[in-house]
Amino acid sequence: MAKTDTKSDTARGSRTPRRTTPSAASRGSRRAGNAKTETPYHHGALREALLQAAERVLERDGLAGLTLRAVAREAGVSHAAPTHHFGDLTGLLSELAAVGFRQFNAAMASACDTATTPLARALARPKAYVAYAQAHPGMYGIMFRTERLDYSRPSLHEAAEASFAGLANAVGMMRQEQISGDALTLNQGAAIARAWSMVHGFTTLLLDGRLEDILGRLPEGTTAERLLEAMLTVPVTTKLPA
Amino acid sequence: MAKTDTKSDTARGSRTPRRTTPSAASRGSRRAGNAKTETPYHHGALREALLQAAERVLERDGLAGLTLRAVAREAGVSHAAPTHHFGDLTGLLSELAAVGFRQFNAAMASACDTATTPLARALARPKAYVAYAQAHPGMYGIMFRTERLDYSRPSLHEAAEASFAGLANAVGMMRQEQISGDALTLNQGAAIARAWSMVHGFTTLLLDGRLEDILGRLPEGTTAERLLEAMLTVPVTTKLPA
DNA sequence: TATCTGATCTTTACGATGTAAAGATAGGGA
DNA sequence: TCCCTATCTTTACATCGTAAAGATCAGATA
Repeated sequence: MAKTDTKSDTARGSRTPRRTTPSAASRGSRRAGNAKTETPYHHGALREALLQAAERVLERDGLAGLTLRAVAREAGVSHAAPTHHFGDLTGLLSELAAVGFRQFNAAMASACDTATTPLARALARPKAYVAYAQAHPGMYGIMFRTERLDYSRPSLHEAAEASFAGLANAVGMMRQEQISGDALTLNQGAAIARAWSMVHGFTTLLLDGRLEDILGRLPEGTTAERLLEAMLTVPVTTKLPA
Repeated sequence: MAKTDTKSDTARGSRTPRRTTPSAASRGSRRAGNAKTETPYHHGALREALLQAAERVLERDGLAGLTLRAVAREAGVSHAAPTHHFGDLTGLLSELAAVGFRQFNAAMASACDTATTPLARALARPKAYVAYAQAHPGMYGIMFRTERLDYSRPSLHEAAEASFAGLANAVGMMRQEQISGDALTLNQGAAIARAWSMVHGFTTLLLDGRLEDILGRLPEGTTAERLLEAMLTVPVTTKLPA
């Protein structure tokens, strides 16, 4: 009696094979020679396995399904195992967001490299930004859903900082100025804030489905990417009325 | 024994007076003449009371503290009472978001009215937008945290739609065009998307503390409002490099 | 006027979640 | 060989959302 947890959290030996990456291999233990990989007590690389499991859960069940216990289930360990590696839910989400930022930065960097013409180079970054968010909406959601993130964690702080630096740098190149690290003029700050706000705002609204209304009223078959392009290239016409 | 809920949810008669708005007054019931307002079984205007309680909880404890049970506690009713009026948590959040959108729309409308010069009129709306979000970060968070909202609810759909219409209209006036309801050119769509993305993105980044970095590097004492203004007025200088 | 009905609110119950604390299990140095 | 410590599991508890059944009351009906 007194079974508090009804749903089998651990599922020891009843689920997916677990330990998809034995990797390190230095762990045959005394049970070497035993063909049935019987889920050893010590995982060996649980931390990474949990992060990968978390990413899988996020893509499969969305943000709402991303719980500590769900991740533990997906990795095939007990529900309290993640706590030891990440402290709490905030810890896990923060580390996962760091992973996301690194993927994100890599995607933008590679997009910039493949661009040839100046115009393409200017548009490559924003397009890659939105493309990443569309391809990984869950990840993007975590990265910019600050309320449950701990930016004092070095890995997250660092990865997010790199993302910002890349953006500021790109804006600087666009203006053919050197952006000095520590001081900004109002115009420089405004340019950076504009670029970031525009792309981030567009992405957020797009993922939240708030642009459907606009997209539906545009000429037949206009994609979000096309709208973004127009938004960034078409000159602003502000004839202030008398 | 078998007390599942330990924390006193109801707190009948041990908490704040409850029924801060007897309003309707047509409810003395047979117990009329009883001086001690002993929390009648039927509240009379629970729905509105719950929404106000929710707003209070949101401002006091933030988004994380806004739970069905917390709202019920704040209103001094049983934890299951809100369900009857809103169905589930999504229902309550959606109705609360609708309240927020109405406040939001009213704030923007009044800001536009008080502006005199054309430039001021052009900036009034974005400024009011950001100002509302800064004054009511919790509300803004709910309004644009789509994952837990049900836009099929008429009140929410309507209030949010009005917000969008106001924006589109403002952009149209800026371009001295009539925005026809059902069709948009690419340039018109781009202009609307740009305005909305810029203001929404700026607000989101500001509330998430992601602009602190920029603001700290700007000339001493530059406020977020000033940065917004610069972002919206300073011409875009994009000298594409060869 | 007495009764009935439906809306409103409370009680009780259940599964799920985050988190803390204590126990089990090895890997690696003494 | 033995023990220490990091790693993982068990157990426990408070809280949350939600469903279902019971209590209460206002107003319609007879």
